[in-house]
Amino acid sequence: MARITIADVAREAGVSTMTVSRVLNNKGEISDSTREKVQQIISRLNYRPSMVARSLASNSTRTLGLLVPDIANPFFPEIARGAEDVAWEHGFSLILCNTVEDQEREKRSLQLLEDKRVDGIVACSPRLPDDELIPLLERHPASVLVNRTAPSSIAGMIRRDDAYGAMRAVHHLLADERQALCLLAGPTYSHGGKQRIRGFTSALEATGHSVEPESIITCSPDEAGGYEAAKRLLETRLQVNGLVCYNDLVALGAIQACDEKGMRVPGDIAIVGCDDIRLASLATPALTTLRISLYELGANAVTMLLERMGGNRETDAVVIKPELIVRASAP
Amino acid sequence: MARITIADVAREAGVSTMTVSRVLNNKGEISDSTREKVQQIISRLNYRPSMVARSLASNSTRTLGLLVPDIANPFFPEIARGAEDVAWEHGFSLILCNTVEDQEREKRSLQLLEDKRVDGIVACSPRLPDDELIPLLERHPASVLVNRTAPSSIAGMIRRDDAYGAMRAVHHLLADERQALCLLAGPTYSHGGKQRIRGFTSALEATGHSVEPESIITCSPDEAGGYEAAKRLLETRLQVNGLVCYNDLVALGAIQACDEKGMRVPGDIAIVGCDDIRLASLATPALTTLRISLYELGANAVTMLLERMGGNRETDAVVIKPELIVRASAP
DNA sequence: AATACTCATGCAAACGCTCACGTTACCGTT
DNA sequence: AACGGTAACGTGAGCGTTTGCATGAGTATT
Repeated sequence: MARITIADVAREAGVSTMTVSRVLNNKGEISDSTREKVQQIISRLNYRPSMVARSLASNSTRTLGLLVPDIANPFFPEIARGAEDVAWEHGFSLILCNTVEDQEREKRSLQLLEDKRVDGIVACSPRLPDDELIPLLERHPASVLVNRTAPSSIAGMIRRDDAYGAMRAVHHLLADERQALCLLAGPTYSHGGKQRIRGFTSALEATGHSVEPESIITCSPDEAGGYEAAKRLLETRLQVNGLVCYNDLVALGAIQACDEKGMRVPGDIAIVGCDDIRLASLATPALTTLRISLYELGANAVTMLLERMGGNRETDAVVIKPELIVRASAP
Repeated sequence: MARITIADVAREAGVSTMTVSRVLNNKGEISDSTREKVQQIISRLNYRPSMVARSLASNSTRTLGLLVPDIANPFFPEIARGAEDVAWEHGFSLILCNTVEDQEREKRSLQLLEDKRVDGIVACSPRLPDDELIPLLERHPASVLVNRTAPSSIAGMIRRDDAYGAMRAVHHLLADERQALCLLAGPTYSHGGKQRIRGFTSALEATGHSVEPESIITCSPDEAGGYEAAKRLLETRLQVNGLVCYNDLVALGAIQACDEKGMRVPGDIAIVGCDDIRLASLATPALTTLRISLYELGANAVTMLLERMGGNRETDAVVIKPELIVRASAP
């Protein structure tokens, strides 16, 4: 399959490659007649310019990298969709990398994206420690982090206000006369987890409640994690009647554990999740949860990235306040 | 940010660029001493070869295209994950394109991938008619279609055996003494839908049942579609007691419609879905459904693509028989 | 009629690699 | 001593674009 090149077009049209290049990019002055002639040849020959040659010459690939822990995790597809839509509108495409929660693969992915000379990257919840992440990011023209902080000269940031979310959940539970609250805080390494602890603690203390360390439990961010953590919790502290969870999956796991322990949700214990994934509304009981539009999160991340690529590093942090969706699990 | 090039490395190491290239690619003969010296310089300078230059010279991008209707649709993330894992193992990366069910965007995406000179593409359920799709695919070095047929010289194919699935569902329902069966067949344009009609019809006829045209209803492939189709159905044919659905979302919509009409699932009517998306097991009642491993579907698609890229067009079609997962909605 | 411009176009050098050859230096053979 | 062979490297061209600068043909100005 010998591909048609710009030279073929030029020869056929009896002009120089330069002229063809100009009509391709609408640059410089060109007479209407030659422009039309060239365009005709282009479509007759079915010529498509090579972006790889173009990239080499122009030093820009019009490609972005999207790093996610796992696209199969229900949190990320919507983000990816939002990101791709905005990228598409601006003529960029997206390389998708799953880090599968593996630091080594995350590092390799970042390097791969550098090798491919992407024009910028959006990294969702990177797991690498700062001293590894920052140097890697610095080698990219621009980057935006989702749910993770970095110096604004290095990367933009966009995240959910998890502290606010936890606070909101606590107030909601307190208003329902629930006093014995616990937090399933997610993994220790999670930035969002720490935020939730902050919000949870300060909301309780501000309302005159004391918070014991045992009421905050770490867990893996999935159903299994929620199940086990809740089980442990119910075996030690039977008086708990309100539970704030790291995310919806954790909440679902917790519900299952409660079922098994014979505790009714929300009768004996109210449960609040986070994310509002699809099945939050379809589970039994339907999950009260904190939500933000993940589509917009992804879309905003890319918008911000494009800004930064354009040299504008003004808006360096966007924080989105989640909305509390009240359903059966915590009325 | 002036990037380090292979020439910089060569100069610093006192060798030619060719030699550096050789150690980079483990090609040709090189003495251990110079290899080591070069490698040292490379890591000291933090040199990373430009894949875009490499691609231009070697005529291979080590990049694949993944076309999906919508990554936010729960059907596709798992496929994407499987695809990316296999690609990653073989040193390829993936460009993700959402066609958003839009033919024009699908066409543009295919062209974009051509412009980027990807080494191959996996296209999930393309919507373009054959006379548009085929020429577009022909311009790619290799391609694999998911849930869509094409001449094996053009593209490999991998799909679920939907006819078998529908047949399996029918037999399951018949075994439960359900005789009045209907099919919510999905969109008219869907290849899978037609397969289901075939399987549904032939399974019934083979067991001596007649199938009237009204018992097969088309619908959009989502909850709204299932809801409306089921509602229409229940208003006209009250004697139906078994429902085979295009997918799980349709089934969930149908369940909702049944609820509203006061029909108990599975008491009055049994419902079978397809896909086994996450919420199938968590809905109430839990959904009996047909499943295949989407992860493997994606993984196999890329494996097949790599085969084809290697010139091997032998295995041109893989058909996966779904497994019936029996849950509450159709015991 | 000469000058100064503008407009349209071409030339050649980059961009950072790979690939097909060519070239050394060194060794063993006869 | 002349030759051939081979391991270890270098040369130069090419991949398909873009970019800076130069060129030439008209047109308007004086």
